[in-house]
Amino acid sequence: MDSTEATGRLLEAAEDLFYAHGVQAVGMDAVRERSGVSLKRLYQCFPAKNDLVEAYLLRRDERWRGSLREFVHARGDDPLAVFAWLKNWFAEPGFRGCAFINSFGEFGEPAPGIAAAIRKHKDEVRAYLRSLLPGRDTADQLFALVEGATVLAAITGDPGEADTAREAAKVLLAAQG
Amino acid sequence: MDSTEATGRLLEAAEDLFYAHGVQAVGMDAVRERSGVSLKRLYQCFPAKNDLVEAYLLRRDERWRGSLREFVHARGDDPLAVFAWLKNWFAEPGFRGCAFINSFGEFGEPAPGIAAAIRKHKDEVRAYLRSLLPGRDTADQLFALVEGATVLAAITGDPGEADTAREAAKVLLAAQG
DNA sequence: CACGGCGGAGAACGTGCGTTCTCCAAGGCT
DNA sequence: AGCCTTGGAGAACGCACGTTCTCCGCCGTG
Repeated sequence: MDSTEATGRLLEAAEDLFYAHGVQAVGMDAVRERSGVSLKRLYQCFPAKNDLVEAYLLRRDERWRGSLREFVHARGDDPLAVFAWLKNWFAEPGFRGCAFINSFGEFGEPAPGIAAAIRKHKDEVRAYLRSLLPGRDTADQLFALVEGATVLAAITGDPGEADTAREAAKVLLAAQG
Repeated sequence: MDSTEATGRLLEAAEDLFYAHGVQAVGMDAVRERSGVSLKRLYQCFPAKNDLVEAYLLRRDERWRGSLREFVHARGDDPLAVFAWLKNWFAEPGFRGCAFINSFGEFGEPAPGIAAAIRKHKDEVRAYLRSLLPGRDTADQLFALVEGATVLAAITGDPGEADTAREAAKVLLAAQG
């Protein structure tokens, strides 16, 4: 197993474990066990846990936004499709809310790289929503709905929060034109 | 110092520290130091850290909702006043987002009491918003906006997220009547 | 075959922290 | 005064975990 494959397996394991149980609750040994990569190589690829966490967040950002973009694009870039995607996500087994919001809660004073990854994700999502809509204000309003629905679905466990947000988005879009 | 005063001082210290730095980042020794209560009595009042965390959340829920209710009531129970209150909150020094959302992120699989306290808070806030509005659906939509604005203000540090949510709320209220 | 290094497995180390224990001073009661 | 209880200060314990170290088998090369 070469170093790039090890990195891939580590990121895979890290994403599964960190998202499911939280970053702090998962030890490096659990990542090693799940990935099948030795501890020595783990620390060659990621000199410290913070580096692994940062890479996990960056990778999850890419995949998460890629999945959303693809789904919405297949529906003619209809902004309302965002909420259909959300509902699917909320209903997935193992859904535990937004990894970035959760990480923000975990790290009171996060390492700079982690804080930057969290902000980057939210900035990119906001920019994506703006790209879907003519009006910047409406996009930002939908963004707040997306975040709110995600948080509430995570806490209550009810995927229906996506529908509530979708109805609100429909009204906002109609009002804006 | 009797036991009830000790409990009060402990809760005060716990709220300051837990909210500012996160629960996991604050040791029981820090709570002891800040409260001026001995470790022995601390463990008499709260047999384990989880009990203190749970009490902290329950107390914060009461105070937070009390502050919001009072502010909004003084403005004729206008639902839009909720967003004015939010903006003040976001602009407070030391604002770090919603304590309950942060705690949800910190505890992957929270102790039952902590999970219950988090859900209770969100349920109570939702019920409060419903009490302000004739339409249950509109109230739930505003709730999503409130949560989204809070999360985004915490991550970006921009209190202006409250204004974005307020504009959306205005549209939703006008559409509903 | 001897040898040198690469990599894996897992022990070991240091630290932080939740929780408990030890010791001692102060104060009320007889 | 003598004694017993209460409570405080802080040491001590146990454990978890991030990180590093040790040992050893495996491989290619002379």
